[in-house]
Amino acid sequence: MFQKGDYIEQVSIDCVILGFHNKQLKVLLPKLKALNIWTLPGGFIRQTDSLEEAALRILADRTAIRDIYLEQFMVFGSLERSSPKLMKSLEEIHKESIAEAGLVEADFAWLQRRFISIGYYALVDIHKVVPLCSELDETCEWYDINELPPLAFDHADIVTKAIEHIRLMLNHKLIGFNLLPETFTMKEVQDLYETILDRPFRRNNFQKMILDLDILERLEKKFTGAANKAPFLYRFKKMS
Amino acid sequence: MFQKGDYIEQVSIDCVILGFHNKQLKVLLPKLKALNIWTLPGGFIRQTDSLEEAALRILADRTAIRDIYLEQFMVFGSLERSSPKLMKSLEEIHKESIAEAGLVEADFAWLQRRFISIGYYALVDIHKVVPLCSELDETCEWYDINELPPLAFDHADIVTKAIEHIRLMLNHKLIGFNLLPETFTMKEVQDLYETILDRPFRRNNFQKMILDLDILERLEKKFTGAANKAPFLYRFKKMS
DNA sequence: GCAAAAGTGTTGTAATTACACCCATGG
DNA sequence: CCATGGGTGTAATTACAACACTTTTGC
Repeated sequence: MFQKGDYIEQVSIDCVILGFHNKQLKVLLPKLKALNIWTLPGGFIRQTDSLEEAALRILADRTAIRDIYLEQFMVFGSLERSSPKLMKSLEEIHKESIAEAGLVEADFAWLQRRFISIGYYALVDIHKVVPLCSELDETCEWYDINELPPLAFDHADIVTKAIEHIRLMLNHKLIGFNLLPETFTMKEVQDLYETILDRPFRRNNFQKMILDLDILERLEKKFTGAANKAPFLYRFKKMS
Repeated sequence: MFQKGDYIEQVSIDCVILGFHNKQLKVLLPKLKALNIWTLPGGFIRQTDSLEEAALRILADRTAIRDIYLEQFMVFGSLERSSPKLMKSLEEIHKESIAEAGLVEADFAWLQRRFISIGYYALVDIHKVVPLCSELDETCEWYDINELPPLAFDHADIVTKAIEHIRLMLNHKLIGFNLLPETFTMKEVQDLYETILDRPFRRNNFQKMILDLDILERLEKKFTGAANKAPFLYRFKKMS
């Protein structure tokens, strides 16, 4: 449990963990126990952790993978964003485990104060992730970006801002490939780009555009068993 | 003076205030009294202020202008960025005014802890700004981006990141015009773009590019007294 | 052989870059 | 009338979008 003093007060980190499957962007969202509310996976910053380390710890707790592509994108700090009411409910629900740990209400007063939240997004290969529940979670699952369940605080805004940021950066930093598996077909890349940018591309022009970037290497063909020509597989070039 | 409790602890805001003059980007930097060190204008976040409000307050204190273009660009939170040593020196230098205010050392212990800093940049018309000193400052002046004096903490990094961010956003959001006066010539715009992007443009092509954006209105000519054709003045279009 | 999906080449158009010329101004 | 800097038009180049055709695969 969180103990005052070990952490920086009134500051949290919220992570928008994104994956890609079935032509759709998915976000990993834990559902709070005994409440019909979902949150972004979040946490606090230890006095001994840098921001990056804190964010990676939060991610490792929920996805059990390392080498995650992670980027800070915005700080959220309006006065209205906090919700002491929800925090109170949470405390109520978990009062047993709180008592077991020998803690009293005063130890949690700080959780009801205003919080500033640093937004990070993580781009992961959805097939590599095994979602993990924390003590506070009832479930932890992937949700389609366009069909989000009810989110606590301003977390829906945070998701929106994360996606806007990614959309803006997509052509600039080649971050998209973090959402794909180790090897992939050109169609998968195209589907990804079409989903994120929300517009169609022509197959041949898209292929030219991507290959001209000179960042992919072509591997053997992939036989899917479908009644059509087998597409090539590609892999991100190792930089030497 | 800063009193514990009124502010969010261990979080600060640092502002990179940028102006443009003489084909060069300038940053407004206060010099600390009795030390050969400069800092970014910074401050803390009141419990009753949103981040934006806090940043605007900090800016108003140094520039005495309102309607400032302001943008959050990054959070700095490594463990090494703080410097209790410098904070200690500062306290030493100002012990008289601290005593006058009836405060004791314990009131300032929190300033020596680790700090996370939220970076904002402000783009201003350098001619409208009258730099103001705070109690802690000896001077507060504009410095060329390429000739920065010694900066405290990681403030030199913060300046670098701010400029990288602006360079990236320049074509995307038309933020550049915030650095120019109310009315300006096309050459001034070109100088600005060339300085920020660090590359030359052809005069006529640049003019076409900018005018095609359909954001400027042409005013009367500007007679400078120079031995050449008088250039047109332009103004940012009022959006209706 | 056919449908489906992938690979590749070729054309046309739009955007960008480069070059050229003319005009106003003060000394 | 000349040097300087500003305005504008047009040609050349390049990048991008659109179209067409060929190949591979399983049934």
